[in-house]
This record gives sequence, structure tokens and C-alpha cells, in this order.
Amino acid sequence: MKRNTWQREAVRTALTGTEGFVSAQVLHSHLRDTGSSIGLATVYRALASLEETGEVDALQQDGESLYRACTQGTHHHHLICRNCGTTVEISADPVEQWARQVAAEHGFTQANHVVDVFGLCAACTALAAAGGQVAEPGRVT
Amino acid sequence: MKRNTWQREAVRTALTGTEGFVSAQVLHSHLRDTGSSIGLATVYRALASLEETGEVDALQQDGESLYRACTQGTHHHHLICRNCGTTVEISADPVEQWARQVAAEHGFTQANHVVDVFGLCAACTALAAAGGQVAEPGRVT
DNA sequence: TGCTAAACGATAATCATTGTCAAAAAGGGT
DNA sequence: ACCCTTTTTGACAATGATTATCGTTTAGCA
Repeated sequence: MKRNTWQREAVRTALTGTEGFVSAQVLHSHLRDTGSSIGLATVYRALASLEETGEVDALQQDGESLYRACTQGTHHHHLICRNCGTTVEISADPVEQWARQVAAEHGFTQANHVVDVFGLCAACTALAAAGGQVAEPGRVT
Repeated sequence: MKRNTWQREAVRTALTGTEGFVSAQVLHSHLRDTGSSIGLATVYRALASLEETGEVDALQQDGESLYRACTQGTHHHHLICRNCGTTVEISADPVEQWARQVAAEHGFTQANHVVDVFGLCAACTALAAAGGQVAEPGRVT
């Protein structure tokens, strides 16, 4: 059976306490920085497991996977700041319908879709306008 | 200045002669199989360069980048068979507008988006129904 | 034809992710 | 509370795609 370990709980908690999407590596660093002795492989395993159960969302950027705790239990998409990682969960019913229809029109079955919107959030837009530097993605907010 | 080499041309040609999305590694194998002496690093460089100029589209799947020659010069999206890689280029004006609007509503600027629909094409759907096996992605069609 | 900077190719290096395996510990039964 | 079985962990090795390095080749032009 599936067991409850403090490690899995620590990953869940750390992810919930994070505003935007983070990489497994960054999440692991943060856990270590806060005194946890959790291993890197375990973080990867926990994230994969949590993704399977639908407790966290994942997306791929620049060839690395980023994770975030879901606040909505239902299917949704994301509006992500490519500077600070701040994320807004958005529902997109028209897009869902469009995707289904396009797939059907071309005889495709078992359709799913990847829909993400990236941009600069209001704060980072102001920052950039003030001449501020853009930081690397994957950072914690 | 930018130079025209037979290597870059070979990559462009090989990609044009391919139906679906392919990985750099697979494309390289095919070029070698057809007698070319092109190097792997060069294939990567050519693909990156072609993507920059907008001549080819790229998407990320399972942590690897896949490439395909664009037939439309304008912005568009893809409907991709996750079994055989067959791809249909689709325009999605309603989605473009939706993305722009959602970004603006939340104060995001410089918005772009990732929109891809995956599924099983008609042929592969029939194949699967007949008990056929699904092959791995990244293969050439 | 000769020059020079861009492009190439072989290979080493990088980096995220996954596999391995002995040691630790969760859950249930006694 | 203790033991037993099985899952999970953690340190580290292995993998696999992509990128950097660097000496050699070559496209484009005088």
C-alpha cells in the first residue's frame, strides 16, 4: 500500500508555500536550506507521485520540469510570469471546446492539450521598465 | 555574415521530407543513414538556427525537443498524433484572442503562449482498436 | 588564388533526471 | 510494545539529451 512519510509531506508543504512554479532541484535546495535532510531523488519521486494523483501541476520549460501546487481541483491552465514565476490559474472553457472540436474535425481521438500563457506580470513589467534586470526562471518567489 | 553550407541545407531538406516532428538525434541518424557525414553538433546548431529564423517549429515532449518544417509562414499551432507523429497545422484565432485577453486582464505584458493538441490520428486509432501496439514517439513517419 | 571569419566535427563536459541497492521505517498483525 | 514484510529512502552511479571546446575546414569576397 502507499505509505505516508514525512518526506512526501515535506515536499507537499514546501510546494504549497511557494507562489510560482519551481524545479525539483530548487525545491530540494530550499528544503535543505530549511534544515531538512531529504534526498534529491526522493524529491523527484515525491513530485512524480504528487503529479500522478493530480495534487500538483507540472509544465516543461527550457527542458526542465517545473511544479506547482494546485489550488483548483478541476482542469485548468496557467498564466505564468516568465521572470518571477508568479502564476495565475485560469479556466479556459472556450479553449477546451476548441481543442475538442479541432481534434474531432481531423479524426483524432483521445485528445488532450497543452495550453500555457507566459508573460511579464505587472510587477515585473514595472521592474523591467525601471531598468531592472530579469532574473532566471525556476527561482522561488 | 551568415553562410550557406551544404550541412544547413541538408538539415532543411531532411526536415522538409519528414511528415511529423522529429528529434535532433533521429534526424541526425537519418542523415547518416542516407550517406551524409554531417556531425551531430552541426544538426543541433542548424536546427537552433532554423528555429530562430522561423523556418521550423519546435516543441518539447518528454524533455526532448522535436522539430518540424513549417509550411505556413504565419503563426499557427499543431495537432499531433502522439503515436506516429503525424502533424496537422491549425490556426486558432479564437485562442490567440483569448490568450491576449487573459494576459491583459491580469496585467501581464509581452505575452506569448504554448498551445498544442495531442491525440491519436485516425489511422493510429484504427490500429489501436485492432490491437496494434503503439510505437514510441520521436520516430519518423 | 588568398584571406579571414564563420561553420564544422569529434569529443569532452554539463545538467537534469532516473536506476541501483543496502539501510531505514511505515503499517499491520501478534 | 514488538516483530515482520514491504515500501521508501538516500547516496551515488548511470543515462541521455544538449552544449562547450578547439583545432580544422571552408564559404564569401577581394
